[in-house]
Amino acid sequence: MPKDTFFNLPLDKRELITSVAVDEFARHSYSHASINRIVGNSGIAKGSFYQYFEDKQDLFFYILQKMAAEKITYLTPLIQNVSELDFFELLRQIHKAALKFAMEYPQYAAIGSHLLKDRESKIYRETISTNFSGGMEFYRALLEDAIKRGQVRQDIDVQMLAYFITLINNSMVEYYTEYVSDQFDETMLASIDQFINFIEHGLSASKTD
Amino acid sequence: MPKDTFFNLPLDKRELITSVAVDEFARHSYSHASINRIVGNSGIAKGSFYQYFEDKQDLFFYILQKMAAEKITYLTPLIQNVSELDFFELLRQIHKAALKFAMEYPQYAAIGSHLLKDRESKIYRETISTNFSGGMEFYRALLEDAIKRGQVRQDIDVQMLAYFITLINNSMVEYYTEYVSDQFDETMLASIDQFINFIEHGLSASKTD
DNA sequence: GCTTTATGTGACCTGGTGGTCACAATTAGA
DNA sequence: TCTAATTGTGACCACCAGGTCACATAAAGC
Repeated sequence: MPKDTFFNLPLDKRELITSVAVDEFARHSYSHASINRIVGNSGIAKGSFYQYFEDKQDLFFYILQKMAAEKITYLTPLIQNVSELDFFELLRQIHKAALKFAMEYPQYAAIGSHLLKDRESKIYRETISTNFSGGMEFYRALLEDAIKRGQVRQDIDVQMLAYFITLINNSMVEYYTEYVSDQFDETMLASIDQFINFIEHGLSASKTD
Repeated sequence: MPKDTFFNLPLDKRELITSVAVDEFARHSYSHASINRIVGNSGIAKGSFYQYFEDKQDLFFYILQKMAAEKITYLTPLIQNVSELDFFELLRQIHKAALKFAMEYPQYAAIGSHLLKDRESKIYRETISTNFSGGMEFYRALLEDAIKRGQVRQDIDVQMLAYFITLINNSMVEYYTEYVSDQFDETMLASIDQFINFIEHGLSASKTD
């Protein structure tokens, strides 16, 4: 947690520091992000920084926390009727919402992306390992439920599929920004439909609907 | 390319340095790998290192090249009858071979894994960008061919699927070593079958075979 | 044996990192 | 207004990175 000194700061200064830091962690992974650049771009002294934050990790966790909070408030209304929806329709909603968030807050998406790649670093273990496993557990529960409801075949390896769905969900953003578009538009919606359709029916030509 | 001095070295010394370097790049990404650790673990002087290699990148590329060569000689006989096989059977063969290689050469697998995550770094651009796009292009061609042959439905986004197949192919190793086993065994073969079956038919319960 | 060429070596350089600290400036309280 | 507490500051620290270089050692040619 940042020190009191930080929260006593005038709002605009606090927001400046925060946004500069977000930018830094979006451009560079945790280990490559530089406190020197952050203080430089914020126009504050190095010493001041350490009056606001305990250390680099303190700042990083603060931003992650802020990011998680904003994502939750953003996503919650977009994902409706979780229990009522068909599994594949729900999956569609989730991917749509996640992509929309990523397009609207590309810096947050970048931070998340770095974090996923930084695995096996200490930082990862102390933060996202929980969340990623959490994500996996979420899809795992979803899959098991869908199997019970007869929407998903019961002969699949739930854990493996949960892993890949989590993975792909996280990689979608990169795919879109790299190959398709960096705006949330009709094309993107169509691609999501395509993708969910693949998850549902596979690639095989033999039994297409 | 390493300097002549390196190739004039007695074989055992050359192999020692190489294996220490492979180990270092397996443990750490390119930017985090340390020349100091390499020379330390090899028992050679820093100055000697720079008589063998131009710089860090020179060593890294040398190892990548060695790795690629070994992978090719390893995989080639394992993937047979490329043009004759059914698309999904071919995919199965590829995944099987790739996994087997990764299990047999876990350090190479780790290096590759770091590299994929290091994207947008200079190193990535100058090395794997070719190979990854190459990988994508490979699957893309495979998919298009399979569509022509009527094995894969024609209403899919080839590029997107090629991207995800490449991605998943590269992530499989991590999944297995993390959640299943670090030996190539029957369980693994079964999982591969499961996975290919998913790619082929999807998750839907409605039209299972 | 002597000379020249090829190797080996580690102190040293520059430049970066995260983090500290004695001190200056400001603000708050009385 | 004088004092005490809070906040701002940048030189500085220890450490590590990749890379260099003058010099020591060894091998090769004659």
